[in-house]
Formats: sequence, structure tokens, C-alpha cells
Amino acid sequence: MKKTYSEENYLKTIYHISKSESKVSLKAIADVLENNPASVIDMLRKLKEKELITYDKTQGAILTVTGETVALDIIRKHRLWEVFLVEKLNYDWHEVHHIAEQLEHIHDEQLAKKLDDFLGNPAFDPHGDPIPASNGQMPVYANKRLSELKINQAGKVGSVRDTSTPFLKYLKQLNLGLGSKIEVIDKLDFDQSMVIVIDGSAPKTVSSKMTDNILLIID
Amino acid sequence: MKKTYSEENYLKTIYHISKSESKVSLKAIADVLENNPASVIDMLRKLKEKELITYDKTQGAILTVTGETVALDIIRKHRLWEVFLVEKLNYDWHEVHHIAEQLEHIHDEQLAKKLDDFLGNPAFDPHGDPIPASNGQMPVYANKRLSELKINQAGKVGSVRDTSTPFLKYLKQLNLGLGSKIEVIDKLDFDQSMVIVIDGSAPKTVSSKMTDNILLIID
DNA sequence: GTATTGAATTAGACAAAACTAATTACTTAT
DNA sequence: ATAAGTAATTAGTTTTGTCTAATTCAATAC
Ligand SMILES: [Mn+2]
Ligand SMILES: [Mn+2]
Ligand SMILES: [Mn+2]
Ligand SMILES: [Mn+2]
Repeated sequence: MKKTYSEENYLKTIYHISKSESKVSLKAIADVLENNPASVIDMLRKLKEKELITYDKTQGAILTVTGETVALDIIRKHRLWEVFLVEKLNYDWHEVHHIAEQLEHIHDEQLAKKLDDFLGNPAFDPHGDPIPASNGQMPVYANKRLSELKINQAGKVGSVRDTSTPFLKYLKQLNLGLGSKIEVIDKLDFDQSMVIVIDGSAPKTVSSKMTDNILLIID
Repeated sequence: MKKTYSEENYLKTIYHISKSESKVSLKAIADVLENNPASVIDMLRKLKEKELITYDKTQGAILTVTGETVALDIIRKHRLWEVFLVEKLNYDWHEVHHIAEQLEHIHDEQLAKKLDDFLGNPAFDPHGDPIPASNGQMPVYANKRLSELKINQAGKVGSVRDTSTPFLKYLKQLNLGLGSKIEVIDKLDFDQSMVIVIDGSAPKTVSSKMTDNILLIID
């Protein structure tokens, strides 16, 4: 059965939340989608009806196998399109999210496969996030948050957890991108802010909100 | 103001009908979109309200300048995406229409321009239809229908008027594509069917429905 | 000129996806 | 244990875009 634009967005959101929270609450979904909780509960009941999720107040929303398949398919398309926009159309990485948000809903049997081949079967999207395989396997990479590093540790930027335009613009301004080397020079106890060196340039101070959203590959 | 998916489809349809009929009747729109006339009249009133068209029973629907701009923008995107799908993703020309039908509604300031550049600023889509410029200028080419040719006249296929899958499949089967040379060997008086030679191969008989939908460039 | 047909229009209904406002159910903090 | 605050839920609306069925209008056909 064909899924609507909106159903697909809900499934995707539930998937994402489930990766960082132990319970996918109604409130969390409402926050991410910027929808009213009353709207959200209606949709959850609809998705439950279609057996794409289970839901109850205490357990929260949980994707069924079918539901997860749909979610991963949307995420796959989203990330492939992001690669296309950056690699082929020369968009900046902070500009592509809202376009991929639309493109991920284009329906066609062959499209994802053909696009994937055209792009050379990329493993990561422009934000460093892994692209699920067509069979729905999501590769996992053991990355560490910058905020978890201790003084004098170092790593290479593998991905970012926040893909909002303001955050990505801030990173650009810091001259920080995927692959940048980061060394922790100092970490302040009182607010967890860090002094870091990016690719050997002058040390800069960054907040814990920033360091929480950078994922590093540790050598 | 942002236009909805549906509004865009109506404007595009009105544009297309206006190119082949002197009056864009409610009935004609309903037929093309396969919508009920009652639905169509509602939408026409809405488009009139927004000053994208004028409409009354006798005149039919007529695009305003703003309405035509929107229509041409959608058509431009539709045809650019078709080029992308055929040239870059290796789709067959008969497979791309329903995907472009979705892609044409992706909204982004820079997208059409970037896509156009990436594709090398093509002048025609895979069906031979001209791609409107970004300023909304639609290039016009003086093509003649195959059905208008007389015996012994010849021409090169410039575009097709029907882009339905059955028609395009039929053309493929005939080994007929854009650029194919067609010579008229015979024309039957009673049903206007023709005997033609395609690129020098064995003569074939085709119906008037077929010859009405092939546009030729005459040498 | 009246009958028949087809086109345009009206009225009322419906599904999808959102909303507001009010209510109920849980969790904390005092 | 009670009050306060947060989360979940209900009830009732709204907007968008569609539909069916009934009606009116207009163009032939005889
Ligand atoms: Mn989306
Ligand atoms: Mn991404
Ligand atoms: Mn369309
Ligand atoms: Mn086309």
C-alpha cells in the first residue's frame, strides 16, 4: 500500500527518536515534527491501525518490522538525494536538508537503486550519516561524541548529530567539516565547554551544546 | 505565495490545453486530470480568487500573467527532471513521465537553475518538447504533424504529442525515436492511415491516430 | 419549437491532516 | 498527602481537495 507524505514523515521521525531515546513518547514526536500532540495521537492511531507501529502510553511508539522497513527506505532516499544535491548540483551541505525532505517522498520502484548507482553507491551522506542499504540494513559505526573526549585526546569528524542550517553554518565558519582533525586542548569543568584545535589552526572555545553534536572517529 | 501540488497541476493542465484548444473548458480540464467536474469548478474558483486565472462559462479558463509564469515554471521543472532521469539515471523515455509528475513539485529557489546547469542547459526534453527558459520564455519550433504530410514527403521526428506509456512503447517497437527519418510512401484515403519508411527500413502501415501524434522537422 | 443531450453548476458529504480548548492521568516536589 | 506541573487524551473545528447526486443551462436535432 502507498504511504502518504505525512505517514512517511512520522515513521521516519519515530525511527530517529528511537535511536537516541529509550522510549518514543508522543511529546517527543510532537516536538520534532512541530505538530500539536492532539494531531500526533491521531496519526499514531492510524499507523497502529495499519500495523506500522505499536503504541501505548507506557511503551510509547515502536515500529513494527514493516514500519521500520518503510522508515529506512525513506531515510535511504533522503540521504541519497542529499549526496546528489551536494556532489552533483554543488549545494552546500547546510542547504540540502529541506530539499531532501521533499525528495525523499518521490515514489518509484527503481529510483533509489538508479540514483544509488549513479552516485557510485556512496556509504555516507554529506553530513557523515550512513546510508541504509536497499535491503534495509543500516551500517553502524562506533563514533564518539566530542563532548566525551578528555583533554589531549583527538579524533576525526565522522558525522554531525544536528543538521540544522544554523549549526552547519557555524561549523563552516569554524572551518570544520567531515574529516577535520580535532584535538582537545582544555575542558572547563563548570560548563563543559572545550578549547579545541581544528586541523592544526589556532585554538577555539566551543560550548557543550556544540561538542555534543559532533561525532568523531577515534584513531 | 507557495502553491499547492494540486494548484500547480491545474495551472499546468490549463496551459497545455490552451495550446491545442481555442477554449479551455471545464470539461476538458476534468478529462485531462481525471477529476470530477464538480471538483474542477471548485478549484477554478479558487485559482480565480488568487488571480492566477480568469474563468467563466463562455470564455473558459484563461491563465493570467502570474498564472502562466507558474505553469511555465512547473513545465520547465518537469522537463528538466525528465532529462535527468533519462540522461543520468538511464530510464527509458516512456518511464519518466510519472516520476517527473512528482518531481516537478519540489520547491527550492535554486534547484531548477542548478539542475539546468548540471544537465548542460538542454533545449529539449526526452520527448522532444522544448524546455522553457528560466525567464518563462517558451521557445517555439515550426513542426508539422506527420498526418499533414503528402505522399513522398519526408521529415525528421522532432517531438511527440502523446507521451503515454503505450504510445511510447509502440514507437520503440517501431524503432522510431527522436531524430528518426520518416518518408511517406502511401496515404489511404478512407481512414487516413499511412505507409511509411522509418530510417530506410521496411515500410510499415500506421494509423491516423499515430500520425497525428508525431511532429516532424521538415528539411 | 420542443425534445434530447451534454456541459456547467449547486448542494451536501467525506477523508486526510492539521488545529484549539478542555479534560484526565501521571510524576514530582514540597 | 497534596499541589503543581507535564503528558496524554478527548471533543469539536478547520482547510484542502476530492466525491455523488440533483439541477440548471445551452446547444443541437428533428
Ligand atoms: Mn519529509
Ligand atoms: Mn543528512
Ligand atoms: Mn504533477
Ligand atoms: Mn516530456
